[in-house]
Amino acid sequence: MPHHHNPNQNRLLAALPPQELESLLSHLQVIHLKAGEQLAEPGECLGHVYFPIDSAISLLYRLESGETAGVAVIGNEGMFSVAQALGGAAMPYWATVETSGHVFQVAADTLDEMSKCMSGLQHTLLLYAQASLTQVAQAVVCGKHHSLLNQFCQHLLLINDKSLSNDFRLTHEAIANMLGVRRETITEVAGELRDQGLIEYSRGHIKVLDRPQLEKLCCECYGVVREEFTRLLGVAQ
Amino acid sequence: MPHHHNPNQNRLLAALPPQELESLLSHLQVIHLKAGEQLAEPGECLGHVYFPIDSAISLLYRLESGETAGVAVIGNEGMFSVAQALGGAAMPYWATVETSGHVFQVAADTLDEMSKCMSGLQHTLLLYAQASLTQVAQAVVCGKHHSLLNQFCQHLLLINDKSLSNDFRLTHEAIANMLGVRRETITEVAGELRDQGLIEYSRGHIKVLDRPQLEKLCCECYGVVREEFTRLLGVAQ
DNA sequence: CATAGTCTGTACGGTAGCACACACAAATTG
DNA sequence: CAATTTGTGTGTGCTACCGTACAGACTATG
Repeated sequence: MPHHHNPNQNRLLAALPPQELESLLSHLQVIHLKAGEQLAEPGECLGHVYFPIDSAISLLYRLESGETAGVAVIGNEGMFSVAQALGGAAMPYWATVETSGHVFQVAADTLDEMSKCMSGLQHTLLLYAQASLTQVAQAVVCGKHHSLLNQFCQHLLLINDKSLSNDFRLTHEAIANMLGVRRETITEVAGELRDQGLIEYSRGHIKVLDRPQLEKLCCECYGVVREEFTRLLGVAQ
Repeated sequence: MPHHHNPNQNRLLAALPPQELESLLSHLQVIHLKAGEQLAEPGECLGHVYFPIDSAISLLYRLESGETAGVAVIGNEGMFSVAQALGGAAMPYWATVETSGHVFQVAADTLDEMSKCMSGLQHTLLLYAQASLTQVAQAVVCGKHHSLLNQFCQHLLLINDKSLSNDFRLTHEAIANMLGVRRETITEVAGELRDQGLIEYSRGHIKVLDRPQLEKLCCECYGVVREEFTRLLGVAQ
């Protein structure tokens, strides 16, 4: 593992008791994920588990009609897939790499075995599962009641957080899929933010210019989920 | 425990290995919950855990603005609260009794201790957590894309299932809160179904007349969630 | 350098659910 | 049995987002 990638860069790994992290270390491997890469499809059982460092993994539900909606975006605060910690293996949605970056990879079997004998690891993963549940529940209300502008800002903040950069590759189309709306509708709200000088973008590339203002335009949901992660998993570094 | 309430009436309890269920038995108590009763508010740590028999418990998220949306309806296929199995105790939403009925009650501490030494119990509860995650994720897409008529039918089916009756007490208002829409909008779709002879209702009382037809008008979500419960927890009795 | 593919901009009618307003009837309460 | 509360019915204009259609601009590829 290259020295410039410290396990503490992932919040779940950072939350582990020192000796448990130590034993896990030799099984971790840093790999790079490319944007657009598909990590899992519905019902697929995965051989590996990923702990993101500076990449964002998005979970996307696709209806029979083809309509979609994002379930969650996972970054360095979490892992994929949480199903591994719950015993059910597969999950019924698509997982794709939203913005490229690095992750710690570990074999699913290894994690399973280790969490059987490491109470700290198991406890942490379950707390993460609960945080995920809150995250998804919040997505229900948010998608139902908050304006697209609110949701768009929130999504930008999320990607901003997880990519560890103000400047990321992301198309209107990809955002539209996650927010469950048409691409054109995204173009519209994105234009608003650009006119106000909060972001700039072109052809699959977005740059955050005024994050504080984005936070003001964002709904409560961003903060609520963040707080719940803090409550359950402690403060981020 | 009255003899007419068998633990097998709750699907999670029924899934336990015989000897584990046996040890749990003496700690179970059957109680009756009245519709409208509040079981938990956001952030509250509960002293008890409930395994419904013929009651429906609804989880409701309330935004700062007062708008609401249902996160899940829990019946004899599940438990409340799943947070107890994940270690984080509190959850950020309201839990109320949607339709009255019975539940098996057990002290939270007792369940915690027992699940530490009973692998079957713990495994079952975690699989239920995963199923819940799917349930909530489905609610995201469903609320986003499916017509209110679809969602209304689904809700009726769910309550129908969990109350073990075709004839339950439920107001338009309560349904509106769960589906995150106005009461008037519910009145409208309910009227449609009544005109078609699928249901009848008056003043907080709904009767399902033609369930097969309701299933046709319902979206795929009902079946998807049901299948996932079956995959993870086996077939229902 | 030409061509095809990707990404964004714009426009227009359509509609589901909204906010607000109010009428009415059944059930509960004093 | 009067009075209040609770639950349902109905209407009117409004708005955010949809479906569809198409045009222009940048970029990758042969």
